[in-house]
Amino acid sequence: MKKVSITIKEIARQLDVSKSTVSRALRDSSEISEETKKRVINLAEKLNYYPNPIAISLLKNRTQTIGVIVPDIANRFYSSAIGGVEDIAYSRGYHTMIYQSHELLERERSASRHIASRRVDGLVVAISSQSTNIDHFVSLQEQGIPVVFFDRVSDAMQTHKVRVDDYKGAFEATEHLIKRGCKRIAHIAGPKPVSITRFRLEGYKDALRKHNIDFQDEWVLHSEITQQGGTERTYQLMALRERPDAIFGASDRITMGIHWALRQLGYRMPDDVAVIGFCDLAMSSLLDPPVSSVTQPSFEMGQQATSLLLDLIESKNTPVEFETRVLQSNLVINKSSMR
Amino acid sequence: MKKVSITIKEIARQLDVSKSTVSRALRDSSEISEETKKRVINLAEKLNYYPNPIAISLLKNRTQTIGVIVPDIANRFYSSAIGGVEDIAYSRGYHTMIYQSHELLERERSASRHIASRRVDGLVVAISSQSTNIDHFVSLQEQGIPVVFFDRVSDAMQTHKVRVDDYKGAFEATEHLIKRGCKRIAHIAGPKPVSITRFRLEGYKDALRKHNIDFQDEWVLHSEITQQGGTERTYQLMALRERPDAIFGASDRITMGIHWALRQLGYRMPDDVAVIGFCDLAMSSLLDPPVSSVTQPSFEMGQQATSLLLDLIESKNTPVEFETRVLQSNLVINKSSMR
DNA sequence: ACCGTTCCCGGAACCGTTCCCGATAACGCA
DNA sequence: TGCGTTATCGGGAACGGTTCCGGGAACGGT
Repeated sequence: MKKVSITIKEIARQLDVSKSTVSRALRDSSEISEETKKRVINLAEKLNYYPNPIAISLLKNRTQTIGVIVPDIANRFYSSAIGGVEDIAYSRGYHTMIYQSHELLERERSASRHIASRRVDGLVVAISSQSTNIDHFVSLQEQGIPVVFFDRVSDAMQTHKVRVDDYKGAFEATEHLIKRGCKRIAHIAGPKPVSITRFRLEGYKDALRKHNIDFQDEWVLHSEITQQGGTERTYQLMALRERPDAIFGASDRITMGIHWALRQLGYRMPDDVAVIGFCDLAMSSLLDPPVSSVTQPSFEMGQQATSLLLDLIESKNTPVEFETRVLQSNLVINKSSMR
Repeated sequence: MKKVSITIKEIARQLDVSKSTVSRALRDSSEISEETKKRVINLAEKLNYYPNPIAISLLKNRTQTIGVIVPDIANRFYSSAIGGVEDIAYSRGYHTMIYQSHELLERERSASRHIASRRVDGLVVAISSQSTNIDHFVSLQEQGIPVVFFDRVSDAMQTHKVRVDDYKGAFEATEHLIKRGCKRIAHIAGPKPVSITRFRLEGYKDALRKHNIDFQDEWVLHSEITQQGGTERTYQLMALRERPDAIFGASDRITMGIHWALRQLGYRMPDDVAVIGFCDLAMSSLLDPPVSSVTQPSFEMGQQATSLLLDLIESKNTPVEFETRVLQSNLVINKSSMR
């Protein structure tokens, strides 16, 4: 039942003009008479003509499409950020192609190759935790495909970046715990190679230092960004001879794991252990007890990154210098840390 | 810094052969001598040549890409289903283009237009709750672009469908509540136009009927698929002169809203009100009390739908008849309904 | 020695669109 | 009348591949 899609040539044939004329008429060129224009446009409408974007892409080497690579779309933070990307892209006439890296370097490379060969116009990306090497992104940039980082950024590449002030968020969260009287504050951090892991760890350490609390090596554990990782590290922490009286989780998944493990082990929050995390708000308020958290403007991050990207795409020359936008996180106090 | 991408013509020039020869050599045609093949392939590798998929698309009218439309990727059920879609698509050499309808007919239409003009090879879709009219999908099918429904299906179109046995899931959930001694069982259903809403409602009604419990009109409320919707409907239910002693929620979002509202209002689960829902497992076990739920094989649904779609795409002739696969849901009992 | 095959390869058309370069006719002006 | 200008359009190349058609050379068989 394949209906042949109708082309500019078909319109030209029916109107007995050349295809150049049709093309020009449809693009409202000044060198076509009003009457011819009208005839062409009318017929095009009648035949339900749509230009073939593939042909245009072949000619112009542009696709009006941007790519997004995130580790995992099931993660609320990223799905919300994608919402922000789509919002801006859609309003500026671009479509969005979404890729998941599943935190794997190989999938990220595969997506990059696809982007390059498909002539996607630009890329917004949160780097996979496994990607210590980002040559594939550099290569895209060298091919004239702009890349903008968000959330997980890298110093190894010169481009626009949008991230949240992780240092400050972690600092405030830790300081909050200290002010509520916690003395032995543990931190379950994310994977080591990720930039935000370092920023958050620094914030945590500096808050301790400011309040003259000794930093203890065994109270900082690294974990995958999964609930299971958070759970296992919590077991590990609570098994210590000197137990922490507070745990600060570096991501929403990890914090869910902490919460689950503590309940499993029979600890009360916040009395036995105070908990705070980088967390998705909608979810954390449903837990019992509701979890205090550092919330991040994920939707806005997607918007800003996309806006920067589209500016890069649409300006012919590379900008004099690249910008790093740092958005503020928000400290939301709930019962889990209120003692 | 735009590096020109290297083409078949460039290879032909450097090797002083025609571009037909290069094309054939790269496709390992039998009518090219082994020696020439080797020369071409070596140079192609050295120059880092990749064929331009856009040119091939223009020629073949195929893109090796499938589209997915879901209401909302932030919804765990759909993001997990997309995982299943990607899994199959990736392994069979296709890429995935993800669209969100945001439950809006207009966005669904826009995505369909994009799919048609971009020559996407096929579509996997969960219909938006607003879409009573699905002509845009019929039109795609008529243009030779196969469409497969999953989760939200429609009788108005003849095609492959993959759904879960909503009737049975709802029946079992309701019967479970009855067996735990609940007498006044309310149901917060999804939007009326959606097919699964009807199936679940029927299952609920039939379970009541089987156990000779009167069906009460005011105990069935329709809601959007949002937490807020669930919350508001719960207020409404608990405000009734004759309060329900159990609530069955039709989706995960709604059930989260129920849970939140009951806690807010000071009711204990399951003692005052038993709760069960169609729910995401990872999340429901974290709530307090953990919520009993009917879980759905979302990943597998994505896989099966995609597998059916790719079969349609790759077989030239339309199949004699279309298939509707009904997957089984799973009843997971937790504390919220154990009384 | 002649003819039919087979092996390799080049030329050109084609996919749908844009755009450069001309070409024609009408028109204005000296 | 002649010439430059303008308005309007057509022809064809180009984008990067695939594929049909055909053609030359080598080769084998009679």
